[in-house]
Amino acid sequence: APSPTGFLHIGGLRTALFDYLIAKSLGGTLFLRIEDTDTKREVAGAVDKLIEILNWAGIKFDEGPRAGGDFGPYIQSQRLDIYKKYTRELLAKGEAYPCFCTEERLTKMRADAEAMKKPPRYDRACRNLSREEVDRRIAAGEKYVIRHKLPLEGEIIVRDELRGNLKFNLADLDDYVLIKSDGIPTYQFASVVDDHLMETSHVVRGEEWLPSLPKNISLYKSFCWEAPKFIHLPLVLDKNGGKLSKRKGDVAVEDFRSQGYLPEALLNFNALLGWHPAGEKEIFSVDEAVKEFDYHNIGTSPAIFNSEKLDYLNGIYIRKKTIPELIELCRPYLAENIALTGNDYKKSDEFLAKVINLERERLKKLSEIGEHTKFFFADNLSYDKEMLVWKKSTPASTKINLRNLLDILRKISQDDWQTKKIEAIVAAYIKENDGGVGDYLWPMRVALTGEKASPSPFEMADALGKNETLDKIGKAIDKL
RNA sequence: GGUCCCUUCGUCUAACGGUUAGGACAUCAGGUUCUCAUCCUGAAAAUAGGGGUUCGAUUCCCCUAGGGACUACCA
Repeated sequence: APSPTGFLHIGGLRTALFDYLIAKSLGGTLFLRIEDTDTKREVAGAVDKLIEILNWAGIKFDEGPRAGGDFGPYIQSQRLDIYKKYTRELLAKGEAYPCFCTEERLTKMRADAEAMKKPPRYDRACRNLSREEVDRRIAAGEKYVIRHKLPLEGEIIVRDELRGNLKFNLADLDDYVLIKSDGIPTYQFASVVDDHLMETSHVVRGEEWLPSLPKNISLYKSFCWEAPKFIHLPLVLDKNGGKLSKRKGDVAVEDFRSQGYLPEALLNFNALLGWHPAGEKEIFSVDEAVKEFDYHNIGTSPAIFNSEKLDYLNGIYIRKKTIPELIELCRPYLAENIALTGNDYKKSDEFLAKVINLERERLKKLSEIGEHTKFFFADNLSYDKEMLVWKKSTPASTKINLRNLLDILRKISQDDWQTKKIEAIVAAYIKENDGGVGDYLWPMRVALTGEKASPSPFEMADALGKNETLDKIGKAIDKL
């Protein structure tokens, strides 16, 4: 039940994932409900975006605004009549009351309490207004909210399925707001009513909701409804142990997607934050996780979001993809490089397949493919000629070596121009001449890539083709 | 300030009350006919502190410390 604020927070994805794992492992139904009761934060198009990104991630809902279902509407702003009905019921039972206190008064009261180092709480000024006064003030057009009339003392024991029974003192609880002055319910009210009406068996939410559990349970009691089970997921923190916030880095799932993280990696990584399958296997799909998932094994301590491990997992999932899949996945990141060349062959899927095949094992994120493969597309490379010289070698001998290499390569037929064959011929030549392997291969590789790190010279020669290979080695010789 | 939650290598985590406290990421060192990466091998690295209970505590209880959440007419 996310609120549509414009983007999906990575923590929201994790919650959705655990929702999915819990529902599926129990043979249940997973439904999506949009909690858009905060009209001030409403963002146009947010619901569609939310559903789209959830879909991309691979979290499928059995019921929801798009999927349909018997318990709709699944968008809270379309359920206002329902909330009105239940508000009247609560009022009639004496479990709630209208409050006319102004925001100014409440704000001042809080500030005063804070200044005196006392817990800021509502003083329940309107709790015992007479029926006549209430009617008169409403008739006079005064604004009011509806508050939950909580017991003044005693304790309440609530249960979190992960942490067990939790005891709260009712005196510490506020008569919190159920219905705002604009008639729209708060989360606390709408979620309880909807969870009851939608026959929710398990409420899965972040640990930040734990403090409001006694309020929620109290509301179920006021309605005489049976409460669902509650599972509060441990929080995910940033690398400094703070809140994962938009200001401090990427938290939007959209951002992870555009950087080239795969949903498989994101899901696998998030599942490991708080849960672990039996045995030592850490690479698994969501379906595999469902098979042995038991929500009782979810941890309770907060976890730090460690992007290094995410990168590692992403690299693994990238390497699991087929080349045709990767061509489509990488195409957007390759567009800039493709634009560099006038050679039509280099724009073909055949060439892209070669490029991706050679670079895939170096990728942690798909977005890196652009920077890693520029030299495949560039007609002219720019690099310092010093880079051509291997370790203790000299420019003069490097030049000679490259010239000899050029002669050898020129003699290789078009048919034999393949990684393995080029390698065999060059290796034989080097051995014959008693040369140091690095004295030939390093300059050859630099000549073809202009980089200190790249695929092997033979792979590059194969991908580039005979003409371009000879051309680039020639240019390197001219530099020296 | 109050209420509540949490505490095993740097990080994510595993260990019916009995293990040389295991695995993974990261780090470091080797290996894999040039570089980088992949892959393989190895190393270093933890039970927050103090009390109990027990023949025996990472495990159960209490206290302390530390971290976090909540404390809105936001969710």
